[in-house]
Amino acid sequence: MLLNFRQLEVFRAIMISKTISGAAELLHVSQPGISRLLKYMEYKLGIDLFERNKGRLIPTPEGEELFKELEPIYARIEDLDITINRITQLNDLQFRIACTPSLVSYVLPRLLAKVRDKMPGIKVEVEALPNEEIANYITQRRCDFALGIYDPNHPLILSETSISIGLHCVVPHDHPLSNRKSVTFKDMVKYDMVMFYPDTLLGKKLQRAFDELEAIPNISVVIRYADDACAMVEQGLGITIAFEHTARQDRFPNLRTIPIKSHNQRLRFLRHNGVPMSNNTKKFYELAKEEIRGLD
Amino acid sequence: MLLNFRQLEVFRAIMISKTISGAAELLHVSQPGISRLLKYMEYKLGIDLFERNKGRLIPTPEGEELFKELEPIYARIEDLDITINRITQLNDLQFRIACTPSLVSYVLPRLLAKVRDKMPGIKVEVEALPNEEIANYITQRRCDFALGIYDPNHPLILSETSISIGLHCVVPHDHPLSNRKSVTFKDMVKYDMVMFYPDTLLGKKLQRAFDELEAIPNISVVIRYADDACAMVEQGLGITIAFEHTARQDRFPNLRTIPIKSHNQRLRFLRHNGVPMSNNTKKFYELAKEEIRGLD
DNA sequence: ATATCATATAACACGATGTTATGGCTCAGC
DNA sequence: GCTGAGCCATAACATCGTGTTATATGATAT
Repeated sequence: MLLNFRQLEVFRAIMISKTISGAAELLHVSQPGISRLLKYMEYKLGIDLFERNKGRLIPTPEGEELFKELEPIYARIEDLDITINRITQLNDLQFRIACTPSLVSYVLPRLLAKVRDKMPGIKVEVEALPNEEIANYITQRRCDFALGIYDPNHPLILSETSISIGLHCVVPHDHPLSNRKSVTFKDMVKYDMVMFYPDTLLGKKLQRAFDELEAIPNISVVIRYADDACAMVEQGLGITIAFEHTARQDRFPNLRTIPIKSHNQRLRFLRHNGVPMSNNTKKFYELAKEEIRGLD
Repeated sequence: MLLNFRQLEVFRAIMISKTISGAAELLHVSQPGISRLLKYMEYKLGIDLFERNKGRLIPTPEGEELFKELEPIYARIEDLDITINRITQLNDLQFRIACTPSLVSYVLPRLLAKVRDKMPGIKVEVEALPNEEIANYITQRRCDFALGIYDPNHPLILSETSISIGLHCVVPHDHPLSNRKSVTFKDMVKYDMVMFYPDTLLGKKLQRAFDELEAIPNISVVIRYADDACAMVEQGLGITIAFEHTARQDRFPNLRTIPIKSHNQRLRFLRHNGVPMSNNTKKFYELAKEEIRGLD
C-alpha cells in the first residue's frame, strides 16, 4: 500500500480545507506535522499533489483525481470505524448457562447475585439439566457454559474443577444418625434407603458404594431428583444422600444432613473446547469462577 | 481511528490463514511481528479477537464479526490502491502549446526535438497564434503553456523570460546595407519598407522607432506575418525587420539579415497563473525551459 | 512599513512495526 | 515415554512514521 489511512485522511483534510493549517486544525494536530506529511506523501508517490503558489496550495490534476476517487471510499472507511466501535463496545450481556439440578436452587442463585453486582445488567437464561444431558447441551452449543458435578470426559468439553461440594447423608431429625458429626456408607446401609435411578450421578455413587461394601441396601423408593428424595425422607420413607445444600435447614426443617467422609465432589465449570466464548461471556465466566470461591 | 490500515490487513491475513505464521508468510514478514501486532490490536480494542487454544488461534465471535464487516470494504481499499498506482504512473504525455508565429518554424521544432530526446513518447499539439491571441488561449486553458515574445501583462498569466532573440533588419543580398555588421532604425528609414499592421508586435516596434526618430518611412507594403514580409523583400519591394531566425539563409538564400542594435527581445514562457500543470506537463515545461538555452 | 497569515524547516520524542534469537506447548510417530 | 516438527510468545533491538515546539520565510492587507 503506497498510502496508509492516516495519509489518506490528511490528504483529504487538505483537499477539503484547501490549506495546510486548516487541515491541521480540522485534524487537531500541529501545522508542521501536516506540512511534512504532505511532502512525505508526494515523495512516496513520486508526484506532486499540490502546487505551491505564493505560499498557497492548489491541487494538481493528479491531486484532484485522487480526491475524486478517494471520496466514496473514505465514507466506507468511516463506516468501518463505526463498526469497530460497535464491536468493541458490544454490550451483549445475555448468557445461557446449563446447571446440574442440585446446584440450581442454592449455589446458582447466590452465585448469580454476586456476579450481577460486578456485571450489572446481565441477563441469564438458566437451564437445569441432569448431569448426563449437560454434555450434549454444551456440544450442541445450546449454552455458553455449564455448572456440573462431574467431568463428562468428552473430547469437545473442557472441564475446570472449582469448589468442593460436600456429599451428605440426609436423615429425619429424630433418626439415630442425626447427631453424628460424620457418617460412612457402611453406617447407612442398615436403614431404609431412598435410592436414585442408576443413570444419575447419585444413583451411581450409591450403587458403587454398596457394591464395594458387598452390601444390599433396603430400598424403599427409587427416584430421580435429590430434592424429591428429601421430601421422601421427610415422610419417613428412609434416608438418602444429597449434596450439602440440597436438604438444608431452611428448606427442610425436619431433616438433618451429615457429611459423608471422603466423598466430597468438585463443582465443575464445563464449556465447549475449541469454540471461543465472546469477550463478555468470557468475562462473565471468569467472574463466576472467581466469585464462586467466596460462597458460604 | 482505532485500527489503521496495516492492522486491518494483518487481521484479515490471520483470519484467512487461520494461523499467525501463515499470515506472516502471506504478508512476507516475520512471525513475531504478526504475533505482537495481533496482541497490540487486541489491547487497543480492549477485546480478544482470537482465543488461544493449545497454541492455536480460533476467532472469537467478535473477531468473526469484524472480519465479516471488513471483507467488502477491504476490496474497496484495494481498488483505491490500484487507483493510486494508476495516478502515480499516469503516462499522459500529450501536451498542447501555443506559440508565436515567429518561433513556430525554427525555434519550436528544434526545441521539441531536443525535449523529445529526454522525454520519449511525447505528443505535442502546436497552435501558432499571434502574440495578442496567446493570452486568451492561456486564460481559456486551451493550451498547457505558450512560447511568446512579450509579456501580456495579464494578472492570470505568469511570464518567465528565457533566451534572447535578436531583432534583425532583412534586406536583399545586393542591398547597400547587406554587408553591415549592425544597423539602427535610422539607417533603415531612407529605404522602402515592408511594414506590419499596427496591431502586431513588429508593427508596433517599427512605429515606435520611427515616431522617436520623427521620421516618415516609405511604406511599400503593409502585411501581417514576417515570413510573408521576407517574401516581399525577396521581390525587391523594400526592406523589413524580423526576428533572427525568420529570414535565415537556408530559407531565403537571396536575403541577408543584420542585427539591429539594442533591440533584442526575450523569448518568454507563458502559462496560467494559479492553475497547476499536471506533473508530466510540468516536467515537460521545465525541460523545455532548460533545453531552449542550448539552442544555437 | 507593519501586522497577519500560510507554509517550510529543524530538532526532538515516541509509538508502530520490522528483525533475529530463543523458549514453551502440542501433537504425531517411533 | 522420547523426539522432532509446527506454532505461538517474548525479548532486545533498529527503523520509520508521525506528533511536538520553535522559528524562518514569503505573501497580503492595512
